[in-house]
Amino acid sequence: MRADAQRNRARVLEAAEEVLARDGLAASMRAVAELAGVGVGTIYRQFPTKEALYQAIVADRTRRLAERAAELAEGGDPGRAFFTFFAMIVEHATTKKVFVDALSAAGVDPKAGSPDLRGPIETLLVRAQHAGAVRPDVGMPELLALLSAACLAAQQQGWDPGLRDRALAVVFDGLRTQP
Amino acid sequence: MRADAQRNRARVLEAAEEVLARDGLAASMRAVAELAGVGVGTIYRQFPTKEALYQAIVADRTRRLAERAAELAEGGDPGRAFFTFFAMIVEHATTKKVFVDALSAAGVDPKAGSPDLRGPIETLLVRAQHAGAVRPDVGMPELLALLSAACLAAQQQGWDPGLRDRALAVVFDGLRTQP
DNA sequence: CTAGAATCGGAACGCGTGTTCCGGGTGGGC
DNA sequence: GCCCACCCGGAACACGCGTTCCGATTCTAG
Repeated sequence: MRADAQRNRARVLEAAEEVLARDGLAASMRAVAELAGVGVGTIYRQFPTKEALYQAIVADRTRRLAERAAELAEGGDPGRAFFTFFAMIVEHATTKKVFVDALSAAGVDPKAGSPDLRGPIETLLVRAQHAGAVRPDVGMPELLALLSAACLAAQQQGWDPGLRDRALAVVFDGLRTQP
Repeated sequence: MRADAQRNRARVLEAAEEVLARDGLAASMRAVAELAGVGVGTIYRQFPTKEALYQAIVADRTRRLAERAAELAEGGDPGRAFFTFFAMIVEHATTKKVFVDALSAAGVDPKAGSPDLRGPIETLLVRAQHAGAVRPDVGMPELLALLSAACLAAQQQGWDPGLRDRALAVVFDGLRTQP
């Protein structure tokens, strides 16, 4: 691979990360190209389609989040780990618009989407339930529904940190084991 | 106003209601015109812009929901009324895509949007809190955030009724007065 | 240094959108 | 029944999108 091609690939990925975080899936290829200081043709040399570029970025973010989840799953308090990761994903959603778009698109088809994230989340959930920190009658469908809801709203409405914490506090209380 | 114009106005509103419920704000004027059996020019004779057509429909739905809220606010159990209305709005969101789009757009600017709905909701909230059915430390911002979140997710991910009930059950438990 | 191939930039294409415009029809007061 | 003001339909326009294409440019092997 030629040196300039490699450099441009990096520039495109960096620019796409920024533009997609701001505008989500609606971001245009021209915007990415302009920010990267590159022609649109250069992008298409590296990524066959707009979708491919987006998936490359989403996959990378997903992988990093999954790693973080795995770390938390090994740590001490299962309940704390579960709620921490929930809040972490919602916080990501506030600034990374693509991530939410991809997540909501993935919700429609459970088979596609982010199986890399589904696994770690399920681990955190069952651990927290065994520890008695989360009520046992919620399953993955309900959890993913609540998680997606929080992410969608946090992103589309621009929840400020204070509001986010107060809203999540209510959901978390609902998720805890009821007396 | 001529008779045919009046008839066409009704057709356009009916068609727009259906198309907007299905496709949300992304619905095209051509789709509305085709379903109404009308030319696009006919729509623009009645509504100066796409936004105006949408707002006419959303305003109508909002008014009807506000009426329903007012009825509930006069009824018996304040807690039951509050949670019933919450669930009712989320159920509407599942089938009326425009409503969710408008709601999420309105959420950004609290002053604009649906003040007609804000009032009745606040009434239901404070009544339920005075009756001890809802914890006193949640205000309108948190409530609207949770409501929007549920509506967004229910619509974008097509929550089936069972999942909707189970997800809302968690949120409602979080909203109830904690022991 | 040079030749050849790989890459770049951005004009161009096809498509779908919201909106405008106007020639051809139609309703209803007289 | 007539006539004109009003209204209708849908072609046309401007724009932005994803994607393709090709002449100009730049890298690198020998």
